Amino acid sequence: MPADDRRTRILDAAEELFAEEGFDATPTARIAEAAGVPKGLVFYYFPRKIDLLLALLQERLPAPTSDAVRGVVRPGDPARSLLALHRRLGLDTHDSLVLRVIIFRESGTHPEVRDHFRRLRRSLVELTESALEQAVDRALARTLRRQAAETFVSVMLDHANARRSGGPVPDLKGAAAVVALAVGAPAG
Amino acid sequence: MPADDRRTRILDAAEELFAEEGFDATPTARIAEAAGVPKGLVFYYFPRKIDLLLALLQERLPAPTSDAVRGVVRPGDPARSLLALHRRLGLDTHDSLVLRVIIFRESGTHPEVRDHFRRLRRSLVELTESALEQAVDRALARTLRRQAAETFVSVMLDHANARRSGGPVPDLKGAAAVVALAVGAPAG
Amino acid sequence: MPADDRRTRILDAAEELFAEEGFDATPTARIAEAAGVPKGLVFYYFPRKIDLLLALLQERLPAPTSDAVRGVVRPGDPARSLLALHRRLGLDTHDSLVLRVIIFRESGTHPEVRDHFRRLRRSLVELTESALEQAVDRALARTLRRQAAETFVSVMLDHANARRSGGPVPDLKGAAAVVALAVGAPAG
Amino acid sequence: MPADDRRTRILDAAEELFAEEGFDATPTARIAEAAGVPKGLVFYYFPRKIDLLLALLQERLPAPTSDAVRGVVRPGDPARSLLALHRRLGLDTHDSLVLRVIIFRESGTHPEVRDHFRRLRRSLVELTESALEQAVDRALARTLRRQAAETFVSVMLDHANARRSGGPVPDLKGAAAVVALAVGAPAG
DNA sequence: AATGAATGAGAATTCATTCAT
DNA sequence: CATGAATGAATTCTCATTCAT
Repeated sequence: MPADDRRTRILDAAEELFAEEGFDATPTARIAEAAGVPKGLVFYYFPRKIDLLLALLQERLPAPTSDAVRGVVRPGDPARSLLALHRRLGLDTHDSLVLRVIIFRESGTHPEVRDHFRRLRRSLVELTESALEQAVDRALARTLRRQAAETFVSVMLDHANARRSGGPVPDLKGAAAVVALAVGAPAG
Repeated sequence: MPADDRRTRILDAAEELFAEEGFDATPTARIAEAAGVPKGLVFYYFPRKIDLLLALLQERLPAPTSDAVRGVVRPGDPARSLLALHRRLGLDTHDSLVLRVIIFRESGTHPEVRDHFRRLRRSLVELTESALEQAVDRALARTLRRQAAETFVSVMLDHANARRSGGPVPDLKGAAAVVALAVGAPAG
Repeated sequence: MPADDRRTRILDAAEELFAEEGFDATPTARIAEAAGVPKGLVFYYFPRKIDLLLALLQERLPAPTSDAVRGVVRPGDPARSLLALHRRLGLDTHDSLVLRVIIFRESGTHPEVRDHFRRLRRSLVELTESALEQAVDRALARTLRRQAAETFVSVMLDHANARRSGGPVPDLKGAAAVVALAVGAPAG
Repeated sequence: MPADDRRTRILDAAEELFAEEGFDATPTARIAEAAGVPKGLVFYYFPRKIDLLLALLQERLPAPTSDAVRGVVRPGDPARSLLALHRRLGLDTHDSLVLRVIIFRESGTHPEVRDHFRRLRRSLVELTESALEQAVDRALARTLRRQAAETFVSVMLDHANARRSGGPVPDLKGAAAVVALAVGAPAG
């Protein structure tokens, strides 16, 4: 097995388990077991446990770029545009989801993670603002745009967090409709 | 020192530390230390560590009742009404805040906590719906009302979570304005 | 409730639990609970845990006296006589059984108990010898008498121990028959 | 030091201490100390304390096979045959002794141990029956054979238990003589 | 005389991390 | 490079025993 493969599988396992059980509650031994690699290898690649989490954030949580907005916006239909953005951001695909959940949960306890989380939130807001800007035909007050974007970002994060816990997830579509109405468009 | 006092102080310390560090990352020994009681006393009152968390939820997280809506609604001003509701719910006071944060974060890993969290979310949505209903003059479509309420609840929870981590908190006022606009009222 | 009654109930509970779970594995708190008395009362009557065991031995394990032989011997029928002695000794009634089991098991670890156990064994052998003496018509060699008695005592103790563990118990009747044959009588 | 050695030494220490003090009364820390290994190593090899006991039973308490009878029987001399069987079974050597004592004592509280104990008793009875069969010249009634065997097994177990406690041990020779007489042979 | 709250000395067990090979 | 045996600090939890009231 190529060395790179094994490193990847360790990260895969860590991502899964951290999202499932939490960082603190996941022993490195279980990560090795789930990855099918010897226990020593985990510490060979990631000398400290926290390095696993940091590697996940650095390698798998690229700050979304403005590219993300391109092609998702439907002028005149902010609701659909927001939902398309959400899809494009990968916030609803599994891989990305768990990562977001991780930083959502661990951001309170691990400083490095908190910084990542802040960066993520900020860029999410910017992207959402940008999407709204392009989707709404008429002029949109800067303040309202920001408020609408922040509102939708809160819902997206809440949505990501709720999904994993198995409970009922917030109605993302509904939130998109609400935000669309607020910025003066029909709910879609 | 009265016995009741010491039990209370243990719960106080647990609440603080769980919110600060997380449930798993908080040793019972530190709780005892923070409460100024011997280690054994923690287990005298709470035989298992999880019982501390459960006691916090049961004794300090009363499901908000419909009373909470009374007196906070300003007819014709849903934005202010939502903010007033938020204040009334104590979601911005310290004590309540940390509790909500605890269950927010731990709800993924501990089943009993997850149930509490679901109940809390459900009743928050109901209260918010009720507040909106009363605050909006004209007829409000059932679906929109629900969507608007869910959106605001997501923001409230995200807000509570963000506050503790020390970072910038989502703009609650802005979200209230957005929701108000969506239900056809001026942003306030 | 009379004080004496409560002390008795503590001993009852201890006897039961020690036999069931073993001395070390029985917390004093469970004894109090089983006896329906406050935890403090156990230590009021029995300052140390070991005092419970000692009290049981001193008060409820009277060394069997030679009276025990009287009336149980059937001249010419040693097998029946041995079984009758066993019954008379109360080794097959519950109360006495558990006590014997306790000292059987704990005699290895607690010196005071070991002495009790030795005394018990010795007097059992003497009584059995005496019973054999009277039950066998013809002269019985001193050595054989002692050997036969010791053999039967081993079986009685093994029997008491096996009974509690729920498994198949040794055939006491069979052992009586064997011993009877050895001392020259028909098996009965 | 080879890894195997250290595992073995842990088991040695456990065997000794369990027999000496009892399972419950022996802290794993003392086992580690007696074995001269760090505390963590005990749990590396035996994740739970009970695994130590189980490993002892599985690895060091082989069910005696019918081979044990071969060569020990002296036709026409059941008494000597029984004593030879006892020696052959290793019931009088130290290593085996303590193991038997352990399961004798702990069989009441630990289900897995109880099963081992039952199996041991059963095979002991079978072997003893077999030895008697071959040692007695004339025909031996099936019932008497079983009774005689069970009687001797009770004595063997009682003997093993008594030896450790330091007190006077039952007279094994005498029991062999008694059993031999019962099956119609001279006492030897 | 009686009690239940209190305590602290361990107990088993976990686990990140090290390191010889 | 890779690994699995090894380690010990930390953690949860137990419980005999004390003692103020």
